[in-house]
Amino acid sequence: MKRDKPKYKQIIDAAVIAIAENGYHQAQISKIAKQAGVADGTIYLYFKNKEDILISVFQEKMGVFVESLQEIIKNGESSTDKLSQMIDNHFNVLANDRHLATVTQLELRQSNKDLRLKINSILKEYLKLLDEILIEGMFKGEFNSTMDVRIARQMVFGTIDETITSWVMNEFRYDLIETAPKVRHMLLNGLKG
Amino acid sequence: MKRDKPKYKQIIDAAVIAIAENGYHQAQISKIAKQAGVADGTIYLYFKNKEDILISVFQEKMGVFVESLQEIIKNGESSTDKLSQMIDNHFNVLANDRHLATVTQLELRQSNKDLRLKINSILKEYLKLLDEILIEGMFKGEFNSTMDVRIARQMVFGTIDETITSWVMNEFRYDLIETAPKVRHMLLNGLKG
Amino acid sequence: MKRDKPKYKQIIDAAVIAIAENGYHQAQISKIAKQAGVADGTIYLYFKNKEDILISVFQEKMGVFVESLQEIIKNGESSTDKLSQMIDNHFNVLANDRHLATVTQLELRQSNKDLRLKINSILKEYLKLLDEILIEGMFKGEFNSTMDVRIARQMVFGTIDETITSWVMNEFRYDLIETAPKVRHMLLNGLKG
Amino acid sequence: MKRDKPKYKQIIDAAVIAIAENGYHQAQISKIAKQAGVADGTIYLYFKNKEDILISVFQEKMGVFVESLQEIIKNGESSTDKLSQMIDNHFNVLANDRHLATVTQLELRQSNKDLRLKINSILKEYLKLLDEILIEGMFKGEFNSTMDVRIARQMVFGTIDETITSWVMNEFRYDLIETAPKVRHMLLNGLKG
DNA sequence: TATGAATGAGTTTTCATTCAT
DNA sequence: TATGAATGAAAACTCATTCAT
Repeated sequence: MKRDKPKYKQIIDAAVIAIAENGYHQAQISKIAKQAGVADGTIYLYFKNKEDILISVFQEKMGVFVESLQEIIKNGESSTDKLSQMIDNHFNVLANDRHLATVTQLELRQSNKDLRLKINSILKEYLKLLDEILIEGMFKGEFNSTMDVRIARQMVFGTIDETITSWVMNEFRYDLIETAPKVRHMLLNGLKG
Repeated sequence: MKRDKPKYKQIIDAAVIAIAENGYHQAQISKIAKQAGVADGTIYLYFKNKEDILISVFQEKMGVFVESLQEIIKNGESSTDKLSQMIDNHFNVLANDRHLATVTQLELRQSNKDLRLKINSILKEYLKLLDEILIEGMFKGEFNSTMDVRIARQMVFGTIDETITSWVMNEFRYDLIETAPKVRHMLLNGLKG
Repeated sequence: MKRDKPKYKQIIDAAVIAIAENGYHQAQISKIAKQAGVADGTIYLYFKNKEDILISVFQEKMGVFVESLQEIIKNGESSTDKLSQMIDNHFNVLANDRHLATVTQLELRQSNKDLRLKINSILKEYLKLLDEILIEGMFKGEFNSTMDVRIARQMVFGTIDETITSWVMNEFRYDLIETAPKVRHMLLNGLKG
Repeated sequence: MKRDKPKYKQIIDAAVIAIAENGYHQAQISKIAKQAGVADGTIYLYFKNKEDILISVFQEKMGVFVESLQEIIKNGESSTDKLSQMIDNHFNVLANDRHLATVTQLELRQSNKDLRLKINSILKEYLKLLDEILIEGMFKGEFNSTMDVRIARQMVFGTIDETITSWVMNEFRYDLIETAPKVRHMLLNGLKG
């Protein structure tokens, strides 16, 4: 399996750095290869084309979020607790990897519609887990049982996304982690009403 | 003033259509010129370069939102009412112009970081008005007076943005306007808590 | 019409020279453009892509053969006379343009199967005229009236083609024109038998 | 001697199949190696480079023609008989190996001028035997004793070559063997005149 | 002998912008 | 003002060949 070989991850990580430092359109294959310490052609032994690298970046990194969230769902106490943990986790991961935050919040969005649709379908898995939490909470009476789940999900994800994007656009000038409890508090109010 | 001449608006509108129909990267100057019914070179009598067109598109169209919002602030009764009207207005305008919705929610985000930063600074005016409503509401006791305004703003804007983007990505398959009251309800709960 | 503009023919002629002097695979667009005295991009205002240039080269140049042959058919006396003139004309044109001879006999045959099929369909027009002469001659009793036209055509064309290709491969070391009467004589014998 | 080892012929045969099935430019070393059941690197233990494989393909396969022709010359009765047998043999071999026919008549001609010159020098041995037959025939009075041998040879070979190439280009749609007697008849007429 | 992972040179095409008319 | 022909820079990808094992 290609994705188990060391060079696979090596190239993925190089891509994140190259994109974060040079911008999406300036992250040429040659720059990614140089950053990874391999020849240009080597990239194509592990990835079909440039788009394949970008999708894989998203897939690999998103995988971390999905796995954490599955863990949280398994071990969390109440729905409220699970949602809180999810928010905290999302903030924590990106607060601790600014390269990755730049890539997911800013750079990867410059990709064309086609690539963005693929990225979105990867995102869906994460959002489905979020839906699970919301539905469970409605059922248990922790959240407003009459709310529209899709809109609730869009509020939760939209708020998290906008918060983090602003932080990146403001060049990490403030402490992202500190804002997490406030975001959590506000969202939970929205869901409970 | 260039922007009062008929061809200025003509080119702006042509750009929105060209981008919506062809996608950001396939909306070449020649296509915009053709759509506008002018020669390629003529574009450069009204705009410095391609980026200038895109910024102007955003500026002109955003202007409509800002003006409506100023009107709403002037005439709205309570802060709650103003916020509700703002949300409804935002949804209404884009629900009624799918070309514009496609361009602002999907296509223009493919622009490079530089352009997106400029677009963001245009957006600031709109967000400042939103902040006004929020602060007034906190002061009047309609919203939670201890909340962090920045985060509140990010929740309101992030939720609206995510909601509309999803609608565009789902190819307008459902009625956007119908979701407005639910979004409004949920956000107000978040702000009141 | 693009092919009436001076630059169209200018580029075609530049392509013949560039290919003859550098070889098919070494005749890059940049070399053709330089030879034509235009910018690389200008090529694409007149031709869809590189293959389009090569097809057009063949089409334009083959056109000369077809026109001459039509003239010969119109004015020639007997079928024997027409065939003789056709052979002489074919030899004369290429003997007087060694660049062209190199391109048609050697270089253009390096093109891929796809391009060669297109070239062949252009050639068909010429071969159809040759068939006309042969059929007329069979009818009039000048040629063997029981022969297989396809094979007769293949003999005539195959012999001419092989003769000229050998001359090119031998780097024009002997006088091609001098061989024409001998070729003519031998072919007519074959057809008469 | 390398060419006596089993893998040598194995690779040659694999090359013919790979080229016939994929086309000249799509027959990469890796495909030939795969077809031969060896690793890419192994190819280079038997051949200097890719060109060397192609030359060897032609050499080995042409060898069959040369040997048959030598046999024919040794055992044939008259010159006319020898020439007839040569034509029949040439048609028979290729009619019975369509892969080989595709490779020699179409694909190998896409090679660059350099390689084609080398291929031509291999062909010379075959053409020299053909010359022998022609000269003997002229001497014996079976063929026109005043004809130019080079042109006669070019007629014979050009006709055969064109006939077979057309058959391949027409995707083997008709029976090649059936045309042999007609070709033979027509050529002999040409030579006798 | 045999392997196959790694290398890196090389070219077509697009399109924003200019400028002579 | 308006035109549109001409410009030329810039980047992804392929594949023959090598060499450590």
